[in-house]
Amino acid sequence: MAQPSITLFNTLTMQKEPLVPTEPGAVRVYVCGPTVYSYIHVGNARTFTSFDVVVRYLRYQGYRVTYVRNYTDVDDKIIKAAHETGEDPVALAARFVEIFREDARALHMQEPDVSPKVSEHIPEIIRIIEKLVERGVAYESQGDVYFSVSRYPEYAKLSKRNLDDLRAGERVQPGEQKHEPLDFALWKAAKPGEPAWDSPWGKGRPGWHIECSAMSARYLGESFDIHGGALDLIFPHHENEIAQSEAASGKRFAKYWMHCGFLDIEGAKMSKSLGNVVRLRDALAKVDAEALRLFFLSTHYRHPLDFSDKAIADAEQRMEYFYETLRKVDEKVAGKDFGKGPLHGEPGRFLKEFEAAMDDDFNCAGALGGLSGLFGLMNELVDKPPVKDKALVGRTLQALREDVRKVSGVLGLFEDDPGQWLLRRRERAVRERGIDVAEVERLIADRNEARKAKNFAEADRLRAELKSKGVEIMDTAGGTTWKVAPPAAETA
RNA sequence: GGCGCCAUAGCCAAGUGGUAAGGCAAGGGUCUGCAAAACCCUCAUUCCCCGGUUCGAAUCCGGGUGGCGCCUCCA
Repeated sequence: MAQPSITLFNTLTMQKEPLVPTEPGAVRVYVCGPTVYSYIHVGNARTFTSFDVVVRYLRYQGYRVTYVRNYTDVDDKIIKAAHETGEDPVALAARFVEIFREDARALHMQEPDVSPKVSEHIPEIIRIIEKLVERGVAYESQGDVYFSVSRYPEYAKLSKRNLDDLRAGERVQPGEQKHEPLDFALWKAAKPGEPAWDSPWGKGRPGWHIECSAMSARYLGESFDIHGGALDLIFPHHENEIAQSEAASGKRFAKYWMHCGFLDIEGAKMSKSLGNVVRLRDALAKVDAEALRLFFLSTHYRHPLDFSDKAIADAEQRMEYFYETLRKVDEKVAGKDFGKGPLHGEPGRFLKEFEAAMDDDFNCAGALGGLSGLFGLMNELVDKPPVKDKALVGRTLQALREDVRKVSGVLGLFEDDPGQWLLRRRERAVRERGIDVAEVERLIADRNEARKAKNFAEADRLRAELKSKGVEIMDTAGGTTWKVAPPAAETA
């Protein structure tokens, strides 16, 4: 197999590098999953969608991928949330794991190969902490165990921080027994009412970062290929993972570090204090899942992205164009046999362009740009073929449609049946706008009567009446169809 | 203060040394009884500003200006 030439930007080196997996033909990927204390928001969704596509593309290029994305189900935030609701922390976490699964499925994300939970890997975590203590890079202090940053000379190589500066800004939390302010907890002594496990240091629970070191080692080995997360995890989370893992194993931890940019909301940083956090489920109640994916993928994954009503509406409109095109293509060529023979033009070039863009640090935005040509050609071949040979046109459309399916499998777009998608979208719009379908159909029937009688004044009046209700009608060869006009078309 | 990112048309956005993808919006056209959809055409001599390197820079270097992120939990 010719090895594909994927390059990716590595946060560790701050450069694009060719992907050279440790084991030829196989890529091992670890992505920091959600801390399950609440519903995920659209920012989380963007990150996970980005890596969903990374993994899909690696597989598309023939790599055997092992994709691990954890659930952090033991954590301060969970304990706090459980305290507020009076729920048991373990039960609350389990509940949000299920909610996350539903959300991920709703956004058409593929399941990782392994989705380990912290609570089920305490022995592995204890073992790695023991190893760090044995090696003298971690120490116990009144039931807590801390990692000694000064014992790991390469600390801060990922975030490129200066240790003295970090020390200047660091504060020891009350109750912590660190030797040095930068040291961080591997194990926390149990406090009353917290989930706790037995350990060589007494009852307690893991610190925040160690779970990723333990679980990635368990499922991917001590050295693996790609480790991902959002930008804010670079420091301290990923930095600490590197320190723990490399100090414990003596081997290089992850080879490539990929970090996803932030999602803003209407130009502002999403934050609880601003009160502008948008839950994924709330977004999905308003916008089609694939339209949301399209929106995420239309900007490079490392760049900031602004979530806004306009951007979402644009994405949804674009999805409608894509699906409308696919519907027409399927109507014309699905399941038909046009025999063997040449194709019109050079249809294969679109897939090549797509791959070239994706090879370049998973440039989905660039890849999407190339799709315009593909869809434009399909529309042209359906509506006004430049050549008379129907078999030639049919074959070409089928080839193009096949390429769309390939792209589909990578981006997680156009996975629905076009007719179904369009119908669902219309039904949602009908609900949102309170449109009376029976009345719409009656008016259309009346209009067609008028048209048959050549009473075009009346026909136009009925068209205008429908339009005023937010309904646009289309006279096609197969009869009159209708759709709900986008809200933007109305005068506000 | 430290580390880092970004700045491309009215808007969104790709492009990181070879002479500006794509989308939306806008204008014109084909089609249509009229429309819608679709397709075609037009729409940045120019990529925040000033220097420099180069035969050649939106792309590299230096200096500005303006946004933003991380440095505490954060996807």
